[in-house]
Order: sequence, then C-alpha cells, then structure tokens
Amino acid sequence: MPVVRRYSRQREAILTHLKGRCDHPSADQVYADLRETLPNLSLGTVYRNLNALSGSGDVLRFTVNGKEHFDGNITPHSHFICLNCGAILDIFDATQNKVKAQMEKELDCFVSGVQILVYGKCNACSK
Amino acid sequence: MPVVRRYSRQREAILTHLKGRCDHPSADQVYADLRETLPNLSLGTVYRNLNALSGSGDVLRFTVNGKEHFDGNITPHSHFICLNCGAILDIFDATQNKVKAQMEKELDCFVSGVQILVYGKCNACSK
DNA sequence: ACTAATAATAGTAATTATTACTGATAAGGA
DNA sequence: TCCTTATCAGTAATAATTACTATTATTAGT
Repeated sequence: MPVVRRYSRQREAILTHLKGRCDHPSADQVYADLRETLPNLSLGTVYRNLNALSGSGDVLRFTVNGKEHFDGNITPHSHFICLNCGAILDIFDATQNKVKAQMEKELDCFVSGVQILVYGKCNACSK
Repeated sequence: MPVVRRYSRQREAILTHLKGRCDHPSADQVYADLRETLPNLSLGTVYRNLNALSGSGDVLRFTVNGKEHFDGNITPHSHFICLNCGAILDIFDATQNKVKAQMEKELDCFVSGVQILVYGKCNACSK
C-alpha cells in the first residue's frame, strides 16, 4: 500500500535471520527466535514483513499441511516433504528451471516462478 | 484413527461432487454447494472427509495464498495460478510424471507424488 | 432379520493462523 | 531541524480448521 518502502531494523533483522538459517521456519518460529535479540518485536511485524519480503522476491514461501513456511534461500530449488516425519528438505537441481522454461514455452504467457513440492519418505525414515 | 473405514453417504456425496466439477474449490465452497442437496451436512464432516479422501489419494489438495483447494481430478497434472486475477488453471502435460521419475532417480527414496504450482499472468490478464 | 460394536455425523465450542486497527515511533527528504 | 508518513508494538478481530459430545448409521456376526 505505501508508495515508498522505508528501511526498518525489524525487516532487516528478519531477512538476515532467514538468510542465516538453512531450514524453513514458519512465521511464529521466526518470531520466537528473533525475540531473543529483539525482545519487543511484534508478531504482526513479522507477518507484515514476511509478506513484503516474499512479495518482493527476497524470500520464498510455500505451504505444507496448511502451514506457511519461509525460505531465505532464493536460488531456484524444490522441496521434499517426508510424509512420515514431516521433514522439509531442499532439492538443489535443475528441475525448477527446466519446468519453468517448459511452462513458458507451453503456455505462452508470463511465468514468474514455479513451486515444486515432492512428497515421499525420506532416507532416514526408510530404514 | 478408526481401524476400518465405513461407507457414508456424506463422503460419497463429497467425492462425487468433487469429481463432477472441473474447478478447485475450498472446503467451505464444497460445503455451501452440497448443502443444497444435503441440507444438514456439517462443515466439520466436509473437512473430515476431505482430509480422509486426500489421505487415501482419492482427491488432490494444494494451497494457494494460504487457502486450501481440492481437486477431484487425480490424473497427474500441474496448476497455474494467475497472480493478477487469482484464477487456478489445470495444466495437463507430462511434467508431473517426468519430475516424479527424475526425483525418484535422484533422491533414491519412495516418492508418493509431486505437486507443481506455476505462478504467472494468465492469457486473459495479459491483454 | 436382529443385535452389538463402533465409525461417522450434526452441531457447537475451541483452537490456530493470520490480518486489521490504533496511537506511538522513527526514517529520511526538504 | 522539521514534516510527512511508513513502520512499529500491542492488542483486538477475523478466518480457517480442528476438537468435542451426544446421536445416528453402517456392518459384521448371530
């Protein structure tokens, strides 16, 4: 809604925090973790900024089991979700880019991005 | 939780209804539509059965903008989401199967399914 | 067909996740 | 430094989903 985006310590902290971890936290996890260094950070602020950051493409978001997860790593990659333990693992390969290119050709319209969730049983749970 | 699954008119109606439409309704849409023929159907029943049906693979589910959508068409396909008008369109092509096969080879573990969401601007909105 | 066991339901209450609101704070251009 | 207003903290409100409970319905066994 605002015409200009101003800097804020809170948004900076949220982005830095997300980029500094390798998992896929939900909004309340980000909130809980950041409260340790920013004791009066507000949950609404976390939501507002995660929305803003994903809107501008600075973080990724996706939903697993009805719960939103955020990812500070924006290099194209897919996610594996273990149906047994619930783990969310990164899959860094060319699939993302391949599918995007294929879809652009096939659909002949603007494609901003592709989200791929792979469901299965992780190696740890397969033993 | 139950050890055996019993037949129920409600679950049958929900499944039949979903298979009879080509869009991707949310739980409350299914509820609203089915209430016309089953006036005392409960919303909780819709949720419980949609969970059961997606769990057994009889319907697909995916989340767009934090809202869950269900799909009675379980032939492998992807979904296109228009960032402008919010439309959800089916993409029937080989991508789904290709990606699944690729992931199985790459990850060397059981892959039950793949969910692909393509974000962009639909043809109608591109004019 | 009758009966017993229990899965499933309707209706409602409770929970969870997310957004909206409000007065105070602070970024940043003039 | 001053002014405009984006952003904030704190809290209230909303939306989506699940949990609970007494009742109903399915189904296996007689």
